[in-house]
Amino acid sequence: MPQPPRRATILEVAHEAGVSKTSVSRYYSGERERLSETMRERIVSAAERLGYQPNPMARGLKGGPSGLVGMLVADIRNPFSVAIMHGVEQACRQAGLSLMVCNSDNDPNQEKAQLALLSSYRIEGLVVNAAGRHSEALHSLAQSGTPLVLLDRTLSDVNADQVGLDNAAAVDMALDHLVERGYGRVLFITEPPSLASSRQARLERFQARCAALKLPANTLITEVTTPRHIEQALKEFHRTRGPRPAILCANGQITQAVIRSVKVLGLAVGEIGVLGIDELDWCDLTDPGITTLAQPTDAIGKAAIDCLRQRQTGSGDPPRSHLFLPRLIARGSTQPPLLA
Amino acid sequence: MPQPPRRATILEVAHEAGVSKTSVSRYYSGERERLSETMRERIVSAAERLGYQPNPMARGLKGGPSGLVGMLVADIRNPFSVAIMHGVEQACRQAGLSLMVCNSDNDPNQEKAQLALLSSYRIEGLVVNAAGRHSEALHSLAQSGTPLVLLDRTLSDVNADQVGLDNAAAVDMALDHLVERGYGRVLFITEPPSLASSRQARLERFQARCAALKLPANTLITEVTTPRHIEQALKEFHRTRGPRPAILCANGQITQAVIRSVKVLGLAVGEIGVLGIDELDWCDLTDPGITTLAQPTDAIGKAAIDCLRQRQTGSGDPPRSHLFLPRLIARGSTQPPLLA
DNA sequence: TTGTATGCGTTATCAA
DNA sequence: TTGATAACGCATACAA
Repeated sequence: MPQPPRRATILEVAHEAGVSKTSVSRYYSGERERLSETMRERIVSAAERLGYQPNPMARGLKGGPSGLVGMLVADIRNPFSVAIMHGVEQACRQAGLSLMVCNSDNDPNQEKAQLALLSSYRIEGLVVNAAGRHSEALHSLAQSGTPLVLLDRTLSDVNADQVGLDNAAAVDMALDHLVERGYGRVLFITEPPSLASSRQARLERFQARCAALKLPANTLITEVTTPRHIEQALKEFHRTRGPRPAILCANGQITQAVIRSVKVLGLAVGEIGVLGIDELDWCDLTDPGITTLAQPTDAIGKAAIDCLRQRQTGSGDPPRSHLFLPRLIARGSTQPPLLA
Repeated sequence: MPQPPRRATILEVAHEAGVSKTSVSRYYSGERERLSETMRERIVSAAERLGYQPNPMARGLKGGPSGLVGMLVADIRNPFSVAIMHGVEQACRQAGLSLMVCNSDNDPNQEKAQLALLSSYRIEGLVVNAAGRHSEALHSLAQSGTPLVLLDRTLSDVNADQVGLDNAAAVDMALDHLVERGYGRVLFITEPPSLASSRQARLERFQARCAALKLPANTLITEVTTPRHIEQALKEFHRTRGPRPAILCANGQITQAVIRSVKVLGLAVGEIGVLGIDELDWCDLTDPGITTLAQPTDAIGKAAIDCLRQRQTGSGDPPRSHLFLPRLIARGSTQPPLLA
C-alpha cells in the first residue's frame, strides 16, 4: 500500500533550498521583489523539486487574502442561474480569483448551511443569486466586512451592491413589442413575487405600464410545479372575447411551463402571443420560435465581480445598483396579425 | 464605521462558559457523550450567545475530517452535467457532506488550477465529470489517498471508481428502438471521442452493433460549434437513396445541434428519425417531440457519493464500476412509417 | 470527566 | 536583504 505522500510544506522547501521559511513565504506572498536573485532561484528550484504548493488552509488561518469568491445559487437547474454563473466564472478567471459555488436547491436550511460554509472559508466576496429571505445570515456576513453582491434582488438595510436586469425597462420593451405586433391584451404570468425580488418589480411595472397604455391586463401568480393553474388560466384567457391576446412570461421557467400548457391545450402560438423574459437554449427550436428578452448574462456576471473588487479596496462607498438592458429577440411567437 | 466583529473563537466560548477549550472542542468533535450534562449546557448557551461556529480552516489544518466533497465539472452549461450535479448534491445533503463545485469550462489550465484548489482544501473525495486528459493531477490526487469517482469516463492505471451510463446497453436500446420503428439506416453523430471517454464506448458499440444487425451505418464526428458540418452531413444522408433514415445523437448537445440543423434544412423530423441520448428540458416541446434515452441522473449522483463513502472506510478494494441503464422516452421523432 | 500543552502550515513582527 | 519567533483556531496525546 503506497502510503499517502504528504504534500510538501513551506518548511521542507526552505530546508531543501537552504534558506529560512520566511523567505519562502515571502516568495509566495507577492514579495518576490524584495528577494535577491540567488534566493529566488534556489526557492523556485526547490519548490519545483518537491512539488510545493502553499496550503490555503494555513493561509486562511493567518487571515491573509484567500483569492476565493463564493457564489450562492438558489436553483442550479435554472438555466438563467447557470448562465450568470458562467459569466461570474469568466470574470473570476480574468481577475485571478477562484470561484466556489454552492447550490441551496431552494431549501432555506441548506442555504443557511452553505452560507456558513462559504463564510467560514474566508471568501473575499459573495455573489448571491437566491430568492430566500435569509436576511440575518446575509446581514451578519455583510457586517463582517465581506463584500456582497445581490443578483436579481434588493435587500434593504444591508450594505450590498446590486446587479441585474433593468426590470422596468424590460417590461416596457416587452409591452411595446406586443403592442407593435398588434396584441391588444396581455396576461402576465409569474411565480409568487417574494419580498424585494425582481419578480415584484416586474409585476408592479407590468400593472403600472398597462394602466398607462390603457392595455387590458391580467395577472396569474402560480408555481411552475402546478401546470393545472396555468392551463386553466390560459383556457379562460383564450376563451374571453376581446382584442388579440398575448402572454408575458416573467422568467424562463414560466416560459417553459406556458409553452407546455399551450401545447396541451392545442392553442396556436403566435395567434396567441408569447413573450418570455430570459433566453433559453431551445427558443429557436419550437415551431414557431419563442420571442424573448435575453439578459446579458456575461456582462452581469462581470459586473458582479467588478463590484466585489471595488469593495475590497474602497469600501466606504454607498451601495450601488448596476442595471442592464435586455435584448429583444423577435421570433414567431409574436407575429403580426394575418391579413385575412 | 462598524468595525468587523471577528467571529468568536473556541477560546472565547470556553472563557464565556468558564470551561477549558478542550471541552468545547470535544463538544464539536462528536464527543458530546463524554461530557457531563452541566458542561454541555454551559457550552451550548455560551456558543449560542457568541454565535460561535467552528473554523474549518483551523480544523483542516489539524488534519481532521473536513466534511467536504469536491466536484469538478467540465462544462456547467451542459444540462446533463447540471443534472448529475443535482444528484450528487442531494446525496451529499443526505450524507451530511458539503459540496464544493468547480467548473473548468473545458479549459485544461483552469482544470488543473481547480484541481489544485480542491485538493488543497482537504476534500474527502472528488467527483470528476471532465473529459480532459489531466491524468497526472488526478493520479497524484488519487495516490494522496483522496477517493476518486469518475463520471462518464474511465482512466486506466488509477485507483478510482467509475459511475455512469451503461453505454453499450444504451446504444443497443437505441438501435433496437429505431429498427422496431421501421428505420433502416442510421447516422451516428458525436463529438470527438477523447481517450477513454464514454463517447468512445458509444461510438464503438454503435459500429459493432450495426454490423451485427447488418444495419447500414454512417458516422459523423463533429464539434457542436460548427453546425455547417452537421447540416452538410444531414443533407447528404437525407439525399442518399436507401431505407428509412434515422439520426442517433451521442448526447444532449448533439441533439440540440441536430434539431437546429434539421430545422434549417427544412427536413421533417419523424420522417427522418431522431433519437438522442440524454433527456433535455424541451424534448417534449418541439413538434414532434424528441425521443430520448434518459439517464437516471439522481441515481448516478447518489452512486458517486456512495462510492466515496465506501472508499473512506475500506480503501483496499479494487476500483469498481457502477453502470446504469437509461430509460427510453418514445416521442414523435421516431414514429412508425405512415401507411400510404 | 476535565484540563494542559503541543503542533498543524502559514504569515507578520521584529531584530539582525 | 534575511532570519528567528510568535501568533492564527483548533484537535489531541497526555496528565490530573
